[in-house]
Amino acid sequence: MVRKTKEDAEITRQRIINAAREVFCTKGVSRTSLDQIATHAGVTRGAVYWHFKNKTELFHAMREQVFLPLFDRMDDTLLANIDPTKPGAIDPLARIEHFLLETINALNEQQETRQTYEIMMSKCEYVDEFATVLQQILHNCSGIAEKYETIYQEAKNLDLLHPNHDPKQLAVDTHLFFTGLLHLWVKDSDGTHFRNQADELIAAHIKFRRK
Amino acid sequence: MVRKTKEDAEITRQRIINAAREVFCTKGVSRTSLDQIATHAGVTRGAVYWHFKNKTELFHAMREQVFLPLFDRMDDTLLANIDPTKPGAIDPLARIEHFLLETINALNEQQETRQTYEIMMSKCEYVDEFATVLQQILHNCSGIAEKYETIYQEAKNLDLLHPNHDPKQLAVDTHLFFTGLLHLWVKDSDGTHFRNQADELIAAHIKFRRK
DNA sequence: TAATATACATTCATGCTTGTATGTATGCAA
DNA sequence: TTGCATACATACAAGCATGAATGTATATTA
Repeated sequence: MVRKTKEDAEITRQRIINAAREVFCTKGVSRTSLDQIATHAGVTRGAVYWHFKNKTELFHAMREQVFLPLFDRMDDTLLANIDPTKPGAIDPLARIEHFLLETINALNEQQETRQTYEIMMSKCEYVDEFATVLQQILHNCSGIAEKYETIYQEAKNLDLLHPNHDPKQLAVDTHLFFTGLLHLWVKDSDGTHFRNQADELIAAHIKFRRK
Repeated sequence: MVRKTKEDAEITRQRIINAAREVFCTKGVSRTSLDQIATHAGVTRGAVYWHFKNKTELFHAMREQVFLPLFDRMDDTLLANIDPTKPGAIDPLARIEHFLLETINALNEQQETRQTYEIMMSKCEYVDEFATVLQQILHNCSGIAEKYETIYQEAKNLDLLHPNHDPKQLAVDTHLFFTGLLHLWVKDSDGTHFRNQADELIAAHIKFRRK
Protein backbone atom coordinates (compact mmCIF):
# COMPACT_ATOMS: atom_id res chain seq x y z
CA MET A 1 0.00 0.00 0.00
CA VAL A 2 1.90 2.98 -1.25
CA ARG A 3 1.87 5.71 -3.85
CA LYS A 4 -1.20 7.68 -2.94
CA THR A 5 -2.66 10.45 -5.04
CA LYS A 6 -1.40 13.99 -4.71
CA GLU A 7 -4.23 14.88 -2.33
CA ASP A 8 -3.47 11.86 -0.17
CA ALA A 9 0.16 12.90 0.00
CA GLU A 10 -0.81 16.40 1.12
CA ILE A 11 -2.99 14.88 3.83
CA THR A 12 -0.09 12.74 4.96
CA ARG A 13 2.11 15.82 5.08
CA GLN A 14 -0.42 17.61 7.24
CA ARG A 15 -0.75 14.61 9.54
CA ILE A 16 3.00 14.58 10.00
CA ILE A 17 3.07 18.29 10.85
CA ASN A 18 0.22 17.87 13.30
CA ALA A 19 1.88 14.85 14.87
CA ALA A 20 5.15 16.76 15.16
CA ARG A 21 3.41 19.64 16.95
CA GLU A 22 1.80 17.35 19.48
CA VAL A 23 4.86 15.26 20.20
CA PHE A 24 7.08 18.36 20.33
CA CYS A 25 4.66 19.81 22.84
CA THR A 26 4.70 16.84 25.19
CA LYS A 27 8.29 15.66 24.84
CA GLY A 28 10.15 18.80 23.75
CA VAL A 29 11.74 19.27 20.36
CA SER A 30 15.13 17.73 21.06
CA ARG A 31 13.77 14.67 22.84
CA THR A 32 11.38 13.93 20.01
CA SER A 33 12.65 11.43 17.47
CA LEU A 34 11.39 11.31 13.92
CA ASP A 35 10.24 7.78 14.60
CA GLN A 36 7.97 9.00 17.40
CA ILE A 37 6.49 11.61 15.10
CA ALA A 38 6.02 9.08 12.32
CA THR A 39 4.35 6.56 14.62
CA HIS A 40 2.06 9.24 16.04
CA ALA A 41 1.11 10.20 12.50
CA GLY A 42 0.47 6.60 11.53
CA VAL A 43 3.35 6.39 9.06
CA THR A 44 7.02 5.43 9.14
CA ARG A 45 10.14 7.52 9.04
CA GLY A 46 10.25 6.94 5.33
CA ALA A 47 7.24 9.19 4.89
CA VAL A 48 8.72 11.86 7.12
CA TYR A 49 12.00 11.87 5.22
CA TRP A 50 10.08 12.03 1.97
CA HIS A 51 8.22 15.20 2.95
CA PHE A 52 10.92 16.88 5.05
CA LYS A 53 14.69 16.94 4.86
CA ASN A 54 15.11 16.51 8.62
CA LYS A 55 13.63 17.48 11.97
CA THR A 56 14.70 21.09 11.59
CA GLU A 57 12.76 21.59 8.38
CA LEU A 58 9.75 19.87 9.87
CA PHE A 59 9.98 22.24 12.81
CA HIS A 60 10.06 25.27 10.53
CA ALA A 61 7.09 23.98 8.56
CA MET A 62 5.12 23.52 11.76
CA ARG A 63 6.03 26.99 12.96
CA GLU A 64 5.19 28.73 9.70
CA GLN A 65 1.83 27.04 9.52
CA VAL A 66 0.73 28.98 12.57
CA PHE A 67 2.77 32.15 12.39
CA LEU A 68 2.50 33.13 8.75
CA PRO A 69 -1.32 33.45 8.79
CA LEU A 70 -1.02 35.10 12.19
CA PHE A 71 1.16 37.89 10.83
CA ASP A 72 -1.35 38.41 8.07
CA ARG A 73 -4.24 38.88 10.45
CA MET A 74 -2.18 41.22 12.61
CA ASP A 75 -2.23 44.02 10.10
CA ASP A 76 -5.96 43.63 9.61
CA THR A 77 -6.73 43.93 13.28
CA LEU A 78 -4.21 46.62 14.13
CA LEU A 79 -4.37 48.90 11.14
CA ALA A 80 -8.07 48.58 10.36
CA ASN A 81 -9.80 51.94 10.19
CA ILE A 82 -6.52 53.69 10.64
CA ASP A 83 -7.81 56.89 9.10
CA PRO A 84 -9.37 58.81 12.00
CA THR A 85 -11.25 61.13 9.71
CA LYS A 86 -13.33 58.27 8.42
CA PRO A 87 -16.65 57.72 10.09
CA GLY A 88 -16.83 54.55 12.12
CA ALA A 89 -13.12 54.58 12.81
CA ILE A 90 -12.45 52.76 16.03
CA ASP A 91 -10.82 54.56 18.90
CA PRO A 92 -7.04 53.90 18.55
CA LEU A 93 -6.55 52.72 22.11
CA ALA A 94 -9.52 50.39 21.75
CA ARG A 95 -7.94 49.07 18.59
CA ILE A 96 -4.76 48.11 20.39
CA GLU A 97 -6.79 46.60 23.19
CA HIS A 98 -8.85 44.70 20.66
CA PHE A 99 -5.73 43.34 19.00
CA LEU A 100 -4.27 42.10 22.27
CA LEU A 101 -7.59 40.51 23.25
CA GLU A 102 -7.86 38.86 19.85
CA THR A 103 -4.44 37.31 20.20
CA ILE A 104 -5.24 35.90 23.62
CA ASN A 105 -8.55 34.72 22.27
CA ALA A 106 -6.79 32.84 19.49
CA LEU A 107 -4.66 31.10 22.06
CA ASN A 108 -7.76 30.13 24.00
CA GLU A 109 -9.66 28.78 21.07
CA GLN A 110 -7.11 27.22 18.76
CA GLN A 111 -5.17 24.29 20.13
CA GLU A 112 -2.76 24.45 17.20
CA THR A 113 -1.79 28.01 18.02
CA ARG A 114 -1.58 27.31 21.72
CA GLN A 115 0.67 24.29 21.24
CA THR A 116 2.90 26.11 18.80
CA TYR A 117 3.37 29.04 21.16
CA GLU A 118 4.11 26.63 23.96
CA ILE A 119 6.75 24.88 21.88
CA MET A 120 8.33 28.13 20.79
CA MET A 121 8.44 29.55 24.30
CA SER A 122 9.35 26.63 26.52
CA LYS A 123 9.96 23.43 24.59
CA CYS A 124 12.66 24.46 22.17
CA GLU A 125 16.34 25.34 22.44
CA TYR A 126 17.45 28.24 20.28
CA VAL A 127 20.93 27.08 19.28
CA ASP A 128 22.64 26.27 16.01
CA GLU A 129 20.03 25.95 13.25
CA PHE A 130 17.32 27.24 15.61
CA ALA A 131 19.22 30.37 16.58
CA THR A 132 18.06 32.11 13.42
CA VAL A 133 14.46 31.77 14.57
CA LEU A 134 15.18 34.10 17.48
CA GLN A 135 16.38 36.77 15.08
CA GLN A 136 13.21 36.39 13.04
CA ILE A 137 11.12 36.78 16.18
CA LEU A 138 13.08 39.87 17.19
CA HIS A 139 12.59 41.30 13.72
CA ASN A 140 8.84 40.71 13.76
CA CYS A 141 8.75 42.25 17.19
CA SER A 142 10.20 45.53 16.05
CA GLY A 143 7.56 45.57 13.33
CA ILE A 144 4.82 45.21 15.89
CA ALA A 145 6.27 47.93 18.10
CA GLU A 146 6.31 50.31 15.15
CA LYS A 147 2.64 49.66 14.51
CA TYR A 148 1.83 50.31 18.15
CA GLU A 149 3.72 53.59 17.88
CA THR A 150 1.74 54.71 14.87
CA ILE A 151 -1.50 54.06 16.67
CA TYR A 152 -0.38 55.71 19.89
CA GLN A 153 0.64 58.72 17.85
CA GLU A 154 -2.84 58.77 16.42
CA ALA A 155 -4.25 58.57 19.93
CA LYS A 156 -2.07 61.46 20.97
CA ASN A 157 -3.33 63.52 18.06
CA LEU A 158 -6.85 62.80 19.23
CA ASP A 159 -5.82 63.95 22.71
CA LEU A 160 -6.64 60.60 24.28
CA LEU A 161 -3.36 60.27 26.16
CA HIS A 162 -1.80 61.91 29.16
CA PRO A 163 0.15 64.90 27.85
CA ASN A 164 3.57 63.75 29.02
CA HIS A 165 3.21 60.28 27.53
CA ASP A 166 5.44 59.68 24.53
CA PRO A 167 3.93 57.42 21.81
CA LYS A 168 7.22 55.67 21.17
CA GLN A 169 7.76 54.85 24.81
CA LEU A 170 4.16 53.77 25.19
CA ALA A 171 4.56 51.46 22.21
CA VAL A 172 7.61 49.70 23.57
CA ASP A 173 6.02 49.50 27.01
CA THR A 174 2.95 47.84 25.55
CA HIS A 175 5.11 45.51 23.55
CA LEU A 176 7.05 44.47 26.63
CA PHE A 177 3.83 44.09 28.61
CA PHE A 178 2.33 41.80 26.02
CA THR A 179 5.51 39.82 25.53
CA GLY A 180 5.52 39.14 29.25
CA LEU A 181 1.84 38.32 29.25
CA LEU A 182 2.21 35.83 26.42
CA HIS A 183 5.12 34.11 28.12
CA LEU A 184 3.38 33.82 31.44
CA TRP A 185 0.02 32.99 29.87
CA VAL A 186 1.59 30.04 28.10
CA LYS A 187 3.46 28.84 31.17
CA ASP A 188 0.44 29.26 33.44
CA SER A 189 -1.00 25.92 32.32
CA ASP A 190 -3.44 25.61 35.20
CA GLY A 191 -4.71 29.07 34.46
CA THR A 192 -4.84 30.33 38.02
CA HIS A 193 -2.38 33.18 37.63
CA PHE A 194 -2.74 34.72 34.20
CA ARG A 195 -4.99 32.83 31.82
CA ASN A 196 -8.17 33.50 33.74
CA GLN A 197 -7.53 37.22 34.04
CA ALA A 198 -5.65 38.07 30.89
CA ASP A 199 -8.52 40.17 29.61
CA GLU A 200 -8.64 42.34 32.70
CA LEU A 201 -4.88 42.79 32.63
CA ILE A 202 -5.09 44.01 29.07
CA ALA A 203 -7.98 46.32 29.87
CA ALA A 204 -6.09 47.75 32.82
CA HIS A 205 -2.95 48.24 30.76
CA ILE A 206 -4.84 50.28 28.20
CA LYS A 207 -6.80 52.14 30.86
CA PHE A 208 -3.53 53.37 32.37
CA ARG A 209 -2.88 55.21 29.14
CA ARG A 210 -6.17 57.08 28.88
CA LYS A 211 -6.30 60.69 29.90
CA MET B 1 46.63 11.85 40.14
CA VAL B 2 43.44 11.54 42.11
CA ARG B 3 41.98 11.91 45.53
CA LYS B 4 42.31 15.62 46.14
CA THR B 5 41.63 17.31 49.41
CA LYS B 6 38.12 18.45 50.27
CA GLU B 7 38.89 21.95 49.10
CA ASP B 8 40.27 20.66 45.82
CA ALA B 9 37.10 18.64 45.33
CA GLU B 10 34.97 21.70 45.92
CA ILE B 11 37.00 23.57 43.35
CA THR B 12 36.48 20.73 40.90
CA ARG B 13 32.76 20.85 41.59
CA GLN B 14 32.70 24.57 40.87
CA ARG B 15 34.69 24.11 37.69
CA ILE B 16 32.18 21.52 36.52
CA ILE B 17 29.26 23.85 37.23
CA ASN B 18 30.97 26.71 35.43
CA ALA B 19 31.81 24.49 32.48
CA ALA B 20 28.22 23.25 32.35
CA ARG B 21 26.91 26.81 32.24
CA GLU B 22 29.17 27.78 29.40
CA VAL B 23 28.58 24.69 27.29
CA PHE B 24 24.83 24.79 27.99
CA CYS B 25 24.86 28.38 26.80
CA THR B 26 26.58 27.70 23.50
CA LYS B 27 25.16 24.28 22.64
CA GLY B 28 21.86 24.18 24.50
CA VAL B 29 21.12 21.88 27.41
CA SER B 30 19.91 18.85 25.50
CA ARG B 31 22.71 18.89 22.95
CA THR B 32 25.33 19.11 25.64
CA SER B 33 26.84 15.79 26.65
CA LEU B 34 28.41 15.19 30.02
CA ASP B 35 31.63 14.41 28.24
CA GLN B 36 31.68 17.86 26.67
CA ILE B 37 31.15 19.44 30.07
CA ALA B 38 33.84 17.27 31.64
CA THR B 39 36.36 18.05 28.91
CA HIS B 40 35.61 21.77 29.16
CA ALA B 41 36.18 21.54 32.90
CA GLY B 42 39.43 19.64 32.46
CA VAL B 43 38.16 16.41 34.00
CA THR B 44 36.47 13.24 32.79
CA ARG B 45 32.89 12.06 33.08
CA GLY B 46 33.95 10.13 36.17
CA ALA B 47 34.34 13.39 38.06
CA VAL B 48 30.99 14.68 36.85
CA TYR B 49 29.19 11.52 37.90
CA TRP B 50 30.93 11.68 41.25
CA HIS B 51 29.64 15.17 42.03
CA PHE B 52 26.25 14.98 40.29
CA LYS B 53 23.80 12.16 39.75
CA ASN B 54 23.14 13.16 36.13
CA LYS B 55 22.76 16.14 33.82
CA THR B 56 19.47 17.18 35.42
CA GLU B 57 21.00 17.56 38.87
CA LEU B 58 23.93 19.43 37.43
CA PHE B 59 21.48 21.76 35.70
CA HIS B 60 19.64 22.42 38.96
CA ALA B 61 22.91 23.09 40.78
CA MET B 62 23.93 25.57 38.11
CA ARG B 63 20.57 27.30 38.27
CA GLU B 64 20.44 27.55 42.05
CA GLN B 65 23.92 29.00 42.18
CA VAL B 66 22.65 32.11 40.44
CA PHE B 67 19.02 32.29 41.48
CA LEU B 68 19.16 31.55 45.19
CA PRO B 69 21.42 34.52 46.03
CA LEU B 70 19.40 36.59 43.59
CA PHE B 71 16.19 35.98 45.51
CA ASP B 72 17.96 37.01 48.68
CA ARG B 73 19.07 40.33 47.29
CA MET B 74 15.59 40.98 45.89
CA ASP B 75 14.06 41.55 49.29
CA ASP B 76 16.87 43.88 50.28
CA THR B 77 16.46 46.07 47.25
CA LEU B 78 12.70 46.07 47.09
CA LEU B 79 11.70 46.23 50.71
CA ALA B 80 14.47 48.45 52.01
CA ASN B 81 13.17 51.49 53.84
CA ILE B 82 9.67 50.24 53.51
CA ASP B 83 8.45 52.33 56.42
CA PRO B 84 7.49 55.64 54.85
CA THR B 85 7.44 57.42 58.18
CA LYS B 86 11.16 56.90 58.58
CA PRO B 87 13.38 59.74 57.48
CA GLY B 88 15.45 58.94 54.43
CA ALA B 89 12.92 56.46 53.15
CA ILE B 90 13.23 56.26 49.42
CA ASP B 91 10.30 57.18 47.27
CA PRO B 92 8.37 53.93 46.59
CA LEU B 93 8.25 54.34 42.85
CA ALA B 94 11.95 55.11 42.80
CA ARG B 95 12.49 51.92 44.81
CA ILE B 96 10.77 49.80 42.19
CA GLU B 97 12.67 51.59 39.46
CA HIS B 98 15.89 51.03 41.35
CA PHE B 99 15.17 47.33 41.71
CA LEU B 100 14.51 46.90 38.00
CA LEU B 101 17.63 48.85 37.12
CA GLU B 102 19.68 46.80 39.55
CA THR B 103 18.50 43.56 37.95
CA ILE B 104 19.40 44.74 34.48
CA ASN B 105 22.68 45.99 35.87
CA ALA B 106 23.43 42.54 37.26
CA LEU B 107 22.83 41.05 33.84
CA ASN B 108 25.19 43.57 32.31
CA GLU B 109 27.99 43.07 34.77
CA GLN B 110 27.89 39.40 35.72
CA GLN B 111 28.52 36.94 32.95
CA GLU B 112 27.36 34.06 35.16
CA THR B 113 23.98 35.63 35.66
CA ARG B 114 23.64 36.60 32.03
CA GLN B 115 24.49 33.12 30.81
CA THR B 116 22.16 31.47 33.29
CA TYR B 117 19.26 33.70 32.27
CA GLU B 118 20.01 32.97 28.64
CA ILE B 119 19.97 29.23 29.28
CA MET B 120 16.76 29.40 31.27
CA MET B 121 14.98 31.51 28.68
CA SER B 122 16.11 30.15 25.36
CA LYS B 123 18.44 27.17 25.67
CA CYS B 124 16.38 24.77 27.72
CA GLU B 125 13.28 22.66 27.12
CA TYR B 126 10.84 22.57 30.00
CA VAL B 127 9.62 19.00 29.77
CA ASP B 128 9.69 15.97 32.05
CA GLU B 129 12.16 16.61 34.89
CA PHE B 130 12.52 20.23 33.82
CA ALA B 131 8.81 20.95 33.86
CA THR B 132 8.87 21.48 37.61
CA VAL B 133 11.26 24.38 37.15
CA LEU B 134 8.53 26.31 35.34
CA GLN B 135 6.26 25.92 38.34
CA GLN B 136 9.00 27.23 40.62
CA ILE B 137 9.48 30.23 38.36
CA LEU B 138 5.73 30.91 38.34
CA HIS B 139 5.69 30.67 42.12
CA ASN B 140 8.55 33.09 42.55
CA CYS B 141 6.83 35.40 40.11
CA SER B 142 3.70 35.68 42.20
CA GLY B 143 5.91 36.52 45.17
CA ILE B 144 7.49 39.37 43.24
CA ALA B 145 4.15 40.70 42.07
CA GLU B 146 2.92 40.78 45.66
CA LYS B 147 5.91 42.85 46.69
CA TYR B 148 5.30 45.27 43.83
CA GLU B 149 1.71 45.59 45.01
CA THR B 150 2.74 46.44 48.55
CA ILE B 151 5.00 49.18 47.30
CA TYR B 152 2.45 50.57 44.86
CA GLN B 153 -0.04 50.65 47.70
CA GLU B 154 2.47 52.65 49.67
CA ALA B 155 2.88 54.99 46.72
CA LYS B 156 -0.86 55.40 46.53
CA ASN B 157 -0.99 56.28 50.20
CA LEU B 158 1.62 58.95 49.55
CA ASP B 159 -0.56 60.21 46.69
CA LEU B 160 2.13 59.61 44.09
CA LEU B 161 -0.14 57.79 41.64
CA HIS B 162 -2.90 58.73 39.31
CA PRO B 163 -6.12 58.44 41.31
CA ASN B 164 -7.73 55.76 39.14
CA HIS B 165 -4.68 53.51 39.17
CA ASP B 166 -5.14 50.35 41.19
CA PRO B 167 -2.00 49.12 43.00
CA LYS B 168 -2.72 45.48 42.25
CA GLN B 169 -3.18 46.11 38.55
CA LEU B 170 -0.10 48.31 38.46
CA ALA B 171 1.89 45.55 40.14
CA VAL B 172 0.94 42.88 37.61
CA ASP B 173 1.45 45.32 34.77
CA THR B 174 4.95 46.08 36.00
CA HIS B 175 5.62 42.42 36.45
CA LEU B 176 4.55 41.65 32.89
CA PHE B 177 6.54 44.61 31.58
CA PHE B 178 9.69 43.41 33.27
CA THR B 179 9.16 39.80 32.29
CA GLY B 180 8.94 40.90 28.71
CA LEU B 181 11.94 43.16 29.06
CA LEU B 182 14.07 40.38 30.52
CA HIS B 183 13.10 37.98 27.76
CA LEU B 184 13.82 40.45 24.99
CA TRP B 185 16.91 41.81 26.70
CA VAL B 186 18.40 38.35 26.81
CA LYS B 187 17.46 37.55 23.23
CA ASP B 188 18.70 40.90 21.93
CA SER B 189 22.29 39.68 21.88
CA ASP B 190 23.59 42.45 19.64
CA GLY B 191 22.01 44.97 21.94
CA THR B 192 20.51 47.20 19.28
CA HIS B 193 16.88 46.79 20.30
CA PHE B 194 16.64 46.53 24.07
CA ARG B 195 19.96 46.18 25.87
CA ASN B 196 21.19 49.64 25.03
CA GLN B 197 17.99 51.36 26.11
CA ALA B 198 16.72 49.17 28.92
CA ASP B 199 17.30 51.90 31.48
CA GLU B 200 15.22 54.44 29.59
CA LEU B 201 12.44 51.90 29.12
CA ILE B 202 12.35 51.28 32.84
CA ALA B 203 12.40 54.98 33.60
CA ALA B 204 9.55 55.58 31.17
CA HIS B 205 7.53 52.72 32.61
CA ILE B 206 7.76 54.20 36.09
CA LYS B 207 7.18 57.73 34.83
CA PHE B 208 3.84 56.60 33.35
CA ARG B 209 2.68 55.85 36.87
CA ARG B 210 3.51 59.20 38.46
CA LYS B 211 0.77 61.67 38.99
C1' DT C 1 50.41 3.04 60.34
C1' DA C 2 46.83 0.23 58.67
C1' DA C 3 42.21 0.50 57.04
C1' DT C 4 38.87 2.81 54.84
C1' DA C 5 36.56 6.25 52.38
C1' DT C 6 37.21 9.61 48.89
C1' DA C 7 37.88 11.63 44.33
C1' DC C 8 38.29 10.80 40.52
C1' DA C 9 39.82 8.04 35.58
C1' DT C 10 38.96 4.27 32.56
C1' DT C 11 36.40 0.75 30.45
C1' DC C 12 32.35 -1.58 28.87
C1' DA C 13 27.70 -2.80 27.42
C1' DT C 14 23.55 -1.02 25.71
C1' DG C 15 20.17 1.59 23.42
C1' DC C 16 18.67 5.14 20.72
C1' DT C 17 18.77 8.10 16.75
C1' DT C 18 20.11 9.52 12.45
C1' DG C 19 20.86 9.31 7.51
C1' DT C 20 20.92 6.67 3.69
C1' DA C 21 20.12 3.00 0.71
C1' DT C 22 17.12 0.00 -1.17
C1' DG C 23 12.63 -2.16 -2.07
C1' DT C 24 7.98 -1.72 -3.93
C1' DA C 25 3.52 -0.82 -5.40
C1' DT C 26 0.78 2.40 -7.50
C1' DG C 27 -0.77 6.87 -9.97
C1' DC C 28 -0.13 9.11 -14.18
C1' DA C 29 1.42 10.34 -18.79
C1' DA C 30 2.51 9.19 -23.50
C1' DT D 1 -0.16 -0.60 -22.01
C1' DT D 2 4.42 0.58 -21.14
C1' DG D 3 7.44 3.29 -18.50
C1' DC D 4 8.66 6.47 -15.25
C1' DA D 5 8.08 9.14 -11.23
C1' DT D 6 5.91 9.21 -6.91
C1' DA D 7 4.96 8.06 -2.09
C1' DC D 8 6.08 5.76 0.90
C1' DA D 9 8.03 1.16 3.88
C1' DT D 10 11.92 -1.50 5.20
C1' DA D 11 16.63 -2.51 6.09
C1' DC D 12 21.26 -1.22 7.24
C1' DA D 13 25.41 1.00 9.10
C1' DA D 14 27.39 4.18 12.07
C1' DG D 15 27.83 7.30 15.73
C1' DC D 16 27.08 9.06 19.99
C1' DA D 17 25.47 9.31 24.89
C1' DT D 18 24.36 7.20 28.96
C1' DG D 19 25.00 4.65 33.22
C1' DA D 20 27.22 1.40 35.62
C1' DA D 21 31.18 -1.20 36.72
C1' DT D 22 35.75 -1.28 37.77
C1' DG D 23 40.36 0.51 38.69
C1' DT D 24 43.45 3.39 41.48
C1' DA D 25 45.95 6.53 44.11
C1' DT D 26 45.63 9.47 47.79
C1' DA D 27 43.37 11.85 52.15
C1' DT D 28 41.69 10.91 56.27
C1' DT D 29 40.78 8.54 60.38
C1' DA D 30 41.22 5.33 64.07
